[in-house]
Amino acid sequence: MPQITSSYHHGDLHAALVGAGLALARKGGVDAVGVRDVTRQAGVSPAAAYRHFEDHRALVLAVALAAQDHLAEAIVARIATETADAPGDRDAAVARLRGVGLGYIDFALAEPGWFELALLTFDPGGEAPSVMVAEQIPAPFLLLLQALDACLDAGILTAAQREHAEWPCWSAVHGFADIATRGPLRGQDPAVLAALGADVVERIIAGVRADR
Amino acid sequence: MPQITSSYHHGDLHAALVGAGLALARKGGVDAVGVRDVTRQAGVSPAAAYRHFEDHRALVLAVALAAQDHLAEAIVARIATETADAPGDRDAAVARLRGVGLGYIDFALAEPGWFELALLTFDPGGEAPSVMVAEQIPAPFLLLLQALDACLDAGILTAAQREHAEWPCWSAVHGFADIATRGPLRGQDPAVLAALGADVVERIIAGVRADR
DNA sequence: ACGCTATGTTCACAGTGTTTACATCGACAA
DNA sequence: TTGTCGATGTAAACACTGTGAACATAGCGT
Repeated sequence: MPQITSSYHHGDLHAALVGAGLALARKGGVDAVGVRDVTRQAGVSPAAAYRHFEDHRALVLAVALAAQDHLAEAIVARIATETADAPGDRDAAVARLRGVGLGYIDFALAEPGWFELALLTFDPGGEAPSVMVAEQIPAPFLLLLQALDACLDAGILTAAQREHAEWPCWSAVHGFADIATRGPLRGQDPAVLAALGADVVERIIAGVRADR
Repeated sequence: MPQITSSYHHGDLHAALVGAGLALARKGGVDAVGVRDVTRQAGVSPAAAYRHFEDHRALVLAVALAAQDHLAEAIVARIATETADAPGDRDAAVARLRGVGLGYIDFALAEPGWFELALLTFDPGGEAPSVMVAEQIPAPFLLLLQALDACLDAGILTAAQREHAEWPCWSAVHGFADIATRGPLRGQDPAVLAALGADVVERIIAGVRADR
């Protein structure tokens, strides 16, 4: 177990910096996580960050990955409550799909700062995104894919309906989260936002289930 | 007509700065429009910008408004082509709605830099968004509202379906544009993106028209 | 012709990300 | 135990940014 040296050498600065970034991002969003602020919060000199991160971008991205984990947790939590009382396979499948969307929106409304960070995860920033390797598919997106596959298995969706269904689903839910977080709906009554979000989720599910 | 003085006093620096910002934002997005870059491009000293804009934010917002105009133009253009060969009132109404969505996506894919700017328009940045005054409803959003109302009038949508329908529609289209622009779909083949975008539009329209 | 005001310039300041040279700790080997 | 060395943190500097204050110029109205 790493002793707390309390002088010069930090126990695990990498983790400490990510933690500080997470705390700063919670209020203030992505702009609040700067090299100087993070290192200041960790009680360390600015240049120390460069021993653990290539870049400012790299630091932000590490924090973003942590935020993404929290997003995934929020989604699985909401899936659990939605599928709690869903009797049949068919009901459970759509409840699960609904849970993904509502969990995503939940998180965006509850933690807008972290949500903003989590979005950076989907943008490698590099040159060629090309093909997404299975290993690096973001957990939240994976949960959506699995929920849609479950709908296919349960007979909720036909094969034709399942095809590419992840994009309309993700688009609607992510779009609403963005609108409610940074867009014209920002600052509105949380209850109203939750109701509108639920409406969006229901309607996109209906759209995906519609005849083709 | 303002003579080109070519020394010290610029003809219309306000417009020139917005133009320069537009040019810079086209490649480079919102980050490229900084006070120093814009003034440099306009051939003027950095502090000159502060005679015409309160703030860096204010400058960016002015450029964003210009970008938003271009977005609105792209939408009306696409509406025109979609409704060109739509015989009945009912077909014309859904064609118009489809045109709004496709135009939005068109613009995002064709001019990602400007699109990023245009989004800032919907975010006043100030404290209380509260109620949107009719006068300051962004033109693109207004086009959506009008298209939905036309669907109501044409009997495509019931009153219950029309209610709050702007949010699922905007969420889906905006969400897809964001995903295709900054998200995991960025850099993908334009033809594929256009097809996926069209699919998203069709499915959200189906979702809005579904039984309630 | 004389100001007056609008507009643009210069200089300075605080803050940022980042690099370079130096200091210190912890561990491993003779 | 002692010496050395790599890993880790510090200090100082650089280039850059947005922004404000003091100054300069141009053109308009009296």
